[in-house]
Amino acid sequence: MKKERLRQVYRRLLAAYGPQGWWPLYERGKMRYRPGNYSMPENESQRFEICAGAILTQNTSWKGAARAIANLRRLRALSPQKILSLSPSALKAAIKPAGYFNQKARKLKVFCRFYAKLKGRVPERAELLSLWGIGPETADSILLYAYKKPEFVVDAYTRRLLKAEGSRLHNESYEKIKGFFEENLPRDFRLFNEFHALIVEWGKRTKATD
DNA sequence: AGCCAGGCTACCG
DNA sequence: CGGTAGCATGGC
Repeated sequence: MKKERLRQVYRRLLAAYGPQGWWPLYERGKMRYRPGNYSMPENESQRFEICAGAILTQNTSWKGAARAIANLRRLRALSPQKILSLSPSALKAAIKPAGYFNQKARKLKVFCRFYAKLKGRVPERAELLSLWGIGPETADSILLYAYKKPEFVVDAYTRRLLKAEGSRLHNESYEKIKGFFEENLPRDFRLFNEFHALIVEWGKRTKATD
């Protein structure tokens, strides 16, 4: 696929669905989207919530991850220190709706220990990838949506979209697909934010035909 | 009643 | 390296 074609796909999705307002943050009992506003996160609390959400939504519908976040907020546990202070069973119970609760409870605590040690510093991609439970998509989601870094996020929907567009790239490695998007788009976190969110919206509306 | 959802690790050849 | 079983709940 060529550069101009890729940009066409972006414009087409944006025209079809409009700005998506990612990353949704929990507010007054529900997830709030902010279409066209790329200023989030505006504080550490929101930043951490995005990181936790990125882990909780791994191979799970956002609905389940959102419920898990709501449970954590109800426990006043949506911070690294509070999550670390929860017993394993209490944490697992809270995040149960997100599935894989044994693994995700462990992943969250590993990430919380790391996050606390950052003390506000922006993590390197390689550091995130070295953590147990953080793979390439989660690392890029955290950097893009929590830190506004121009790292393109590749997921199963991205591969499906490439396939639907007739691109042979869909079988390639994560890094190769990521590189293709990053080399053919302006390196702007707002564009990467919107494009990935639009791809997910497209994926949700388009049944897999593999 | 299966199949799928905004993946990752462990382990295999 | 690439390929795949296991992880788990909830919605349709």
